[in-house]
Amino acid sequence: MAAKEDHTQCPMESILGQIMGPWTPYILWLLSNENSLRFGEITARIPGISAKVLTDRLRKLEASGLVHRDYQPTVPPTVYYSLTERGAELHSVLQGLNEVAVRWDEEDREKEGKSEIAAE
Amino acid sequence: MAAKEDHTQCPMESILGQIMGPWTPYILWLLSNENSLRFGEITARIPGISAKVLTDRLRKLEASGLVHRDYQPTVPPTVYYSLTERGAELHSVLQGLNEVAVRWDEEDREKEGKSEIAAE
DNA sequence: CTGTATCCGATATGATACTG
DNA sequence: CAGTATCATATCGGATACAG
Repeated sequence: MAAKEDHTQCPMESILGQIMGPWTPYILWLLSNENSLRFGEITARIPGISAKVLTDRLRKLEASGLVHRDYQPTVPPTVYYSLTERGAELHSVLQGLNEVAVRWDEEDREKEGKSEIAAE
Repeated sequence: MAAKEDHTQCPMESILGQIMGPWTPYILWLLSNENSLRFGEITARIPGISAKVLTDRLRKLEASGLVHRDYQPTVPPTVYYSLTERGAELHSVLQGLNEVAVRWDEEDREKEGKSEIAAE
């Protein structure tokens, strides 16, 4: 806790810290496309993630006000997760980031294709 | 290494993974404002960072093609770091992120101010 | 000046098992 | 179904000492 006191001056740091868990962007992406997903559905769409980590990410996103948790005390319990307005705002920004990422990816692919044939 | 193979499907993940070291956004911010900085100057502008971490961040940014390293084999050695074009592109995106962060910050501040007087 | 090498401690992730 | 608890492991960040 005491180690991260200086570089939070930059607002980007704090927000990035909130969305940058290993699968956090991926989760946000899913929720923005599916509108609403249950815990198990998210788990199924993210092969390899453990319940512990997913819960952790979801809790932090909830605490940040990016995700809404709709708990239905039925039997068995049913929980729906969806983006809040803030979560949606973030998504638009992430899309901008996504575009840049894709563009770079294409540029790199060009270079690779021209000078290299078998990379594997 | 083997743990991060699935969620990189999302291009955002890979790019965020490259810029998300503890002080990475801060470093990019500095370089975008100062145009060119030496190793020691960056160290001085980021109190608390260790040479090891700074080197690590710089190396990764360099490997990602976001930062250019200009090494002058003088005595003593002089090294200048500056943003590449990609680094500049990223900065514009980060500014968008920054705006959102600032806006949220203000909104939160409003709420706090209305219901709370002394938080510290 | 600009790093690299090492050791250490904190944190986060993953797997598994168990509960309401 | 939706988590929580616990343990083991891996990685990361921090400090210090040393090198080109």
